[in-house]
Amino acid sequence: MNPQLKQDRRWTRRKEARPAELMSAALDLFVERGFAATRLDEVAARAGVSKGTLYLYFSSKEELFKAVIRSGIVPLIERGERLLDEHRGSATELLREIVFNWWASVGTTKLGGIPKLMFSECRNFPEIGKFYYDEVISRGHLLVQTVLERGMKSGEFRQMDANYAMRVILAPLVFLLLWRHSFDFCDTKRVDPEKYLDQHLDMVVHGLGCGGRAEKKGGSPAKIISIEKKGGNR
Amino acid sequence: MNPQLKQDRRWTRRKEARPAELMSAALDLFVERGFAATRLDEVAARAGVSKGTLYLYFSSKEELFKAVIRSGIVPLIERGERLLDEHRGSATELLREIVFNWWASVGTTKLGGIPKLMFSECRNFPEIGKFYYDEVISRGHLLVQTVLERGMKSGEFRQMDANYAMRVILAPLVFLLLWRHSFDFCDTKRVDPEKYLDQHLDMVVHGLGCGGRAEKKGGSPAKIISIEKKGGNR
DNA sequence: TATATTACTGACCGCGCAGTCATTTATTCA
DNA sequence: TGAATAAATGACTGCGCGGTCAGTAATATA
Repeated sequence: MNPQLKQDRRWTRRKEARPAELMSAALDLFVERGFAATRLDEVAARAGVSKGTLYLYFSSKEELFKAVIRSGIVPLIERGERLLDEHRGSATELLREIVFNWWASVGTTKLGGIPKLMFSECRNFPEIGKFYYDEVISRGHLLVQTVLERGMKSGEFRQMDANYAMRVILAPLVFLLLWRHSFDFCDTKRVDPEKYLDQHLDMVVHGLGCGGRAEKKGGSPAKIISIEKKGGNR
Repeated sequence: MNPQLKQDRRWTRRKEARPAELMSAALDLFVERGFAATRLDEVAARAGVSKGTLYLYFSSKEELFKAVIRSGIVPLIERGERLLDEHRGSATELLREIVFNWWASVGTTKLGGIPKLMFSECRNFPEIGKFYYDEVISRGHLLVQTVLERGMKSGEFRQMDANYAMRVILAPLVFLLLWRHSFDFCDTKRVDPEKYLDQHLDMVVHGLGCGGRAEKKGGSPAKIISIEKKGGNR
């Protein structure tokens, strides 16, 4: 990275930039190979430093892992929370917005690898798992659950257990991420994320709606085309 | 395991039983700690033999892994396929049956750990990943997709892309397993699997149904109580 | 009971990697 | 310019674990 702006020095001091560069390199490799299979020599090499330097900024492999998770993911959840606060409009709309926002900022970036990483490693590093649960998962859960409750109160959605509904709705979203970072490579029919999300939201809106009639809303790249009562032969 | 039926011999010959015992021990530990973190000494110890014996039956750690996956999971998918062939009745019913059957034979047994294991490791062992994809995932996909197509043809379900619908429906099921083998331990509100599955199937039936009216069917522990048109204030 | 066979053992080896530290090189300051 | 400081290096170490194999103890055979 950044090979000698100043001619031929073997290295330069960059105390400020190192941690971020190391974490970025670490995220790449953790996501690519998993925690155990990632060598610190490689992380250092990718960040353009030696392993010794890595230990100047992180006291162990596990600390590096923690730092990667912390810095990568926490800002995102905060953004979602802001969205909830500021939104005026239907719950359905808000749900769509959160989903497509999340996909844009997590799904399509390398941050998308973190959930897979966390699912794989949280049992081996319970402390980090707990941290992730508290700072990300439970807050994400609350976020979506609140949207559902809002929609139920307004009559937009039918009455149901908001906690379980939230879980069932969130599952396919997270699952999409996990899939893309695991089996996607051998999936013969590649999944088109947009189409998948559309299909999901379509079913959710049908499944949540009162009286089974989904309200149509523009805005997101998704189109809700419900083909109710049509080719039904019987 | 089986400590001296015959008095005080240091060990007995049990050529036939060893592989199964070793695989069982390996599954336990792989599921508990992941592939990388599992020590072959421990696997052997849990199976009541020495590490040398393990290598009499499996030529490497990776071969052991393969064997565990193969023997554990393939029989299950075959059972599902039989169910599809033999079933007479509505697609909704069949779907419920498959789901609750699957939960009973996979979700509640230690086999339930395999998906988590595979998601975690399939990138590190592409060969095994491919095997699992071909022998389990793609067959499971086809299974569910066929049910959906059947329901669409009969007019029970509305028209939609069966492949994507299948994925969206399957996701929360697999996700439930992954969850229980990862973050469940730090989930403050423990998830009740039955309730979760009910909620999911409820939403699926609403989301699939033509004209938004779900047909009620007895049979499974789940009750479809659609509270359509009720507390809607607005 | 003696001999042959083979399932099983456990001490051992070597490699690969997390983590260390004495040394070198860049930067700062007088 | 050179002395002081701090950033970065890379050779080194210890050890944990996958994998080996010469030896041992249980069974089969005669």
